[in-house]
Amino acid sequence: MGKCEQCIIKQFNSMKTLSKDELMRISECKTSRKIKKGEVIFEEGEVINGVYCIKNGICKLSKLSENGKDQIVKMVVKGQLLGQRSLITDECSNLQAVALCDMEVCFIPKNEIMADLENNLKFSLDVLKVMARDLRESDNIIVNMAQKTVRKRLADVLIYLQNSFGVNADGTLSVLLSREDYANIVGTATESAIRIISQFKKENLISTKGKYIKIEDLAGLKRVE
Amino acid sequence: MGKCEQCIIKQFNSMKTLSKDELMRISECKTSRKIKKGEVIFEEGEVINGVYCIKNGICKLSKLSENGKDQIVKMVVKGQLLGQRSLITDECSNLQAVALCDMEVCFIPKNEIMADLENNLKFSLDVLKVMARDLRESDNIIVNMAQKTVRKRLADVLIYLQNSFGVNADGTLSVLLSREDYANIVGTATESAIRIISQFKKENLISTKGKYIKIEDLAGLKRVE
DNA sequence: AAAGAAATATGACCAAAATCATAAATCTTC
DNA sequence: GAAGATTTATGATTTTGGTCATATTTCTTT
Repeated sequence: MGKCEQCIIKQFNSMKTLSKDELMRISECKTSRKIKKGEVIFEEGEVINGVYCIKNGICKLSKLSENGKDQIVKMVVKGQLLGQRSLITDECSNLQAVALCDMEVCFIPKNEIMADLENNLKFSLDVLKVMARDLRESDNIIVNMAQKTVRKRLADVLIYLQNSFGVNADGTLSVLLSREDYANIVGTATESAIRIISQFKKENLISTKGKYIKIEDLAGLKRVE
Repeated sequence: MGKCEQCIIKQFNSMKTLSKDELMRISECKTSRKIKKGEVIFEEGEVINGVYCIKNGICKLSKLSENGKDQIVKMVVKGQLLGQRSLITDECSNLQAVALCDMEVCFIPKNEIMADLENNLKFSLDVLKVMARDLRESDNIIVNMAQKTVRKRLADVLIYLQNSFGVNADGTLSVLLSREDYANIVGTATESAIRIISQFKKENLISTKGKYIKIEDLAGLKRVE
């Protein structure tokens, strides 16, 4: 099992602010875990006794609504931490986390990470910064949900996925989502998401190979109202 | 002008974790300000060089959407701090703040509050906790926006206002909002908000006296789908 | 108190999106 | 590789909510 103090992943999250000693201590008690695509990392309402540091892969965070639909609130990717929010407020998880592809994560027990939070000011300030940025992002999503059409939101999601998570060798989006996932990000019925994706295809804004989607006309997608 | 170290308001926000010395230092450089109902406290995109501590009153935080509508994202009330998020990420404000009634606020310059954040671990941890709770709340709003009908969201808002901000002597909601404000919280057209409020009245779920709204049948409002 | 402005209310109509139904394609599993 | 399950696709219909138009009421200002 790798050592935290030598792990490059920490560069991408708040753990970069920890000292070598702190990292060595964490390294001693962390556990590595492989997660298969589709596997639940934690459930909504579950007590998460620590945080996950994502070494590889990507997962979705979602919440079940009263109408039985799962709303995807955020995607968390390689390099980021998962579960800090619940840790900080000392509550059970508000969201469910599901792997969107095979993943490798390290689990750091609550006590260890809390010790650093409560002793290392640099660390807690960095976590605070990440959380403040997440909050701005969430506020922006609220505005989009409330004020934009489904068509516009779906166009935005495609652009976001390309910008944030990149493309494969053939230009298709590297994050592979089902049509239902798209619907659950945008907050619409699966049929509506499928329909709009079909429209985008007819308008030559995108092309599809099975589940894979490739943006063909980024400027055009941006122009969608 | 009052002294921070003697001010009772600090009990309700992260400033309760500051020492007497820290409070005295802040007290020296803070400025008090009265704000009239409807007045803009800060604009979206404005550089806010500090935080506001709300001594009295309530304000709305909103963001202008591309379609020209203002989406209300959050209400901030007496006892809470305003503007920490932008301070922490060192960005201009993402939201506009407008007073919903006459207010009294204290403005604490950025340098002062940052000094405490960077020196007092208790303080930064408390700010972190507040931010984590705000983030959970924002995630929940996203789910509601995406999955619930306008009617249901409006019912929820009325219940939320009663629970969070209380009622006047006659039982009307103490926060006085225009129909447009209701529309901008729920994310709908003003006419739609007015229409649904009229329906609620016909169904005896609420009663109105001019702008004032009184919940008559809380259980019934909760049952709205 | 009257005039004008702004907010609230309501009707008519239209557009967006949900639901229901069914077909076609793709993926699993034996 | 066939059978069944799941996912994607598309049509028909209904519902929700937005837009435009126009009263009516309430609030300001003189």
